[in-house]
Amino acid sequence: MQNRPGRSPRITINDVSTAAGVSPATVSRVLNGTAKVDSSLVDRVHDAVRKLGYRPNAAAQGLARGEWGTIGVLVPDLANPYFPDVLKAVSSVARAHGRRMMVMESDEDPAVEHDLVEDLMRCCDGVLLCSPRMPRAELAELLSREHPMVLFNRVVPGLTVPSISVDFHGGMTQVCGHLAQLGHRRAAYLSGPSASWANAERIRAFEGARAFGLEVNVIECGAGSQAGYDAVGALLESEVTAILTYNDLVALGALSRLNELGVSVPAQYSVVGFDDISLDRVAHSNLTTVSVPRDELGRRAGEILEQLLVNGYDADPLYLPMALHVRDTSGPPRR
Amino acid sequence: MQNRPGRSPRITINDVSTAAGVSPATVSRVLNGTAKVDSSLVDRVHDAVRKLGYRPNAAAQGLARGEWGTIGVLVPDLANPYFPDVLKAVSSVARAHGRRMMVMESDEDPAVEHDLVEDLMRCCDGVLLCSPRMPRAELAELLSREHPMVLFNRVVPGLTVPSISVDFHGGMTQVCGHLAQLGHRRAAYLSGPSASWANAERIRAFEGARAFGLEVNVIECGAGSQAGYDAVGALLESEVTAILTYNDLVALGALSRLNELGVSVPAQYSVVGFDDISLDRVAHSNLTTVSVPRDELGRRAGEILEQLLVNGYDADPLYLPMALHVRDTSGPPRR
DNA sequence: GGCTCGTGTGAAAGCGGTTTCAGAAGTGAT
DNA sequence: ATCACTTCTGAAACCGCTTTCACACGAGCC
Repeated sequence: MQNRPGRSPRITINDVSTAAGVSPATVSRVLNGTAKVDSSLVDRVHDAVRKLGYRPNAAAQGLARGEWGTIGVLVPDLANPYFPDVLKAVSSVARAHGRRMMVMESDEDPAVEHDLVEDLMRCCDGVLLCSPRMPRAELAELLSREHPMVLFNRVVPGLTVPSISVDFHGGMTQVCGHLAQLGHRRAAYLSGPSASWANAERIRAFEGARAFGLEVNVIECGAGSQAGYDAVGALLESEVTAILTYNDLVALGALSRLNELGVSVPAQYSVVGFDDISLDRVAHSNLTTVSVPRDELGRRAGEILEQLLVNGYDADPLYLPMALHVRDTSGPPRR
Repeated sequence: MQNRPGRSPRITINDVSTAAGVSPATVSRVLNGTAKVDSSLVDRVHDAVRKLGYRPNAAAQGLARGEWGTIGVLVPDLANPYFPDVLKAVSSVARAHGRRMMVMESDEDPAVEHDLVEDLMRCCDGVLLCSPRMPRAELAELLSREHPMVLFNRVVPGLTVPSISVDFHGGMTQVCGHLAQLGHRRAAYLSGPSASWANAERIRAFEGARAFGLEVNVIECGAGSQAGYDAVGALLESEVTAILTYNDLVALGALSRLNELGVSVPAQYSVVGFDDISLDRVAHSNLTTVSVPRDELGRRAGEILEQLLVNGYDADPLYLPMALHVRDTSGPPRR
């Protein structure tokens, strides 16, 4: 942008204004349509703009307008198949409102998360914080900055902040209901990251499941297919008849291991995924699972943020429902 | 950022300077370490910064420095599993050099692509253009803007622009060699989008494959697993013994259909993927395929862009090699 | 024909930083 | 004690755009 050596000098609004024989103010008015301008001048400005190939400098605009025209999104892991769909929707909403999308990734590290958010606040009108890992106190501190911010997949009791989440609790409740109805009485849950709110929400559903007559014991596992693969062996000595999982990846890993061990599904064990990461369209695994409306989630999140920027937004945390998909990996318990 | 109603006023460098009893210039010097400042002043500045919670305004810095501290990435489709890994690597490199990453998505639409690039050029130091779909002339026009830009997965003969791609031609050549060596003589290729450079590169390999004694006929198909599923039926009447694909998704779709039809793989047909979208870790499909080094690709792309921004970069298009992974879906041809 | 009023335009003051430039101290040599 | 030279600091210009404010001009009215 600066006249770096060998680079053509930037064309500014002043170049345009002299070329068109008008003041910079008029150029600005024409380009932004903020005031009526004589049509002959309008033409001259447009001609000059075209001839010079002028593009307004976004930083200068941001500075003068007090708005960046940008929203920031922080995700824990870009490579997590969960987020692209969300980002896609958020980006699309943002663009519909004339804003760009800045993306940062914390690499699941709560420590860097804080810095990244601060950085985003320096260059974005609003921030969408996806599944933040940081401790509640830090989060509260960031929220106190009065910078527009929306929380995604984390609800912090006591903090009033716009937030949108998936009703993981409801989703897991559906899973439990489905299994209970099939006749299962004892199940195991291959648990995800223990610090995670999303995991806690799933586990919370098991209390209610007792009412269905289903007892679920929680087993430390992890979030990837390898974790599922590794965890499943230990279960086979127990008397559980169904395996619940933190997400589809874990379930696929578990299925793969069961398959290797010659254990048939769902005859001997039912396996149910949790659709953080829908892969059925490619994996053709026909996994029974519950699905997250990822695009709607992203869209709504984007809209809430936009509304927050324009009018202010003040509503209770929004929970989007999950949908149960019964396919081939769940069935009645073995005798 | 502006004093919007109900929002706390922004803290500027002037607030800090008065609080610390120094000039704004000194605050700037302390914060950027651009000049030596008396240590007592340094402390006072830091205290004031901390007490006030000051954060420099990125737009103002960008304007004054003539650099945004941001790179832009344009991808055709965020939800395409190809890109998250790339974005992840690019973002990581960018951050290592103190830059943020702005992401835009063209939704595979060449028309909007042009506008988005222009927008990116207005707010980013450099732009990484992933698999641009736009016609050559438009691309040339954008490149003539002398704005730092790197091309990803598209090589435009005659245009000198830093670019990095995957050696699709070499990858497909490996596939052909592998099949020829197994004894295959006739194969079909389920072709991807016909306008795509990446697809053309794959097809180009089939000429060389004749030298191995392998004849490949190209069949219009598409890029998704559904396309593969749909396309495979028509092949079974032909005398081909191997099915090559545009990508793994197509291959998985084809496998799924073959499985339904009771056709055994690789006994009756060999199926080979093309690893745009590695899913083996989750799908456990054991597909023979060639892999793209996505993270290295992203990393190198980021580094090239960075180098371009700092020193200028002038090198021939870089092609990263693919690697053949022989697994369970390829074998000798049926008799 | 003079006066008010409404309209379109330009000059200039920001927006919040960085950087140049010149001046004030402080240092060492003569 | 004076002078030349560094070093550090602050004032002010500047980055490129928006927006306020004041002014000039023409229309409409009495």
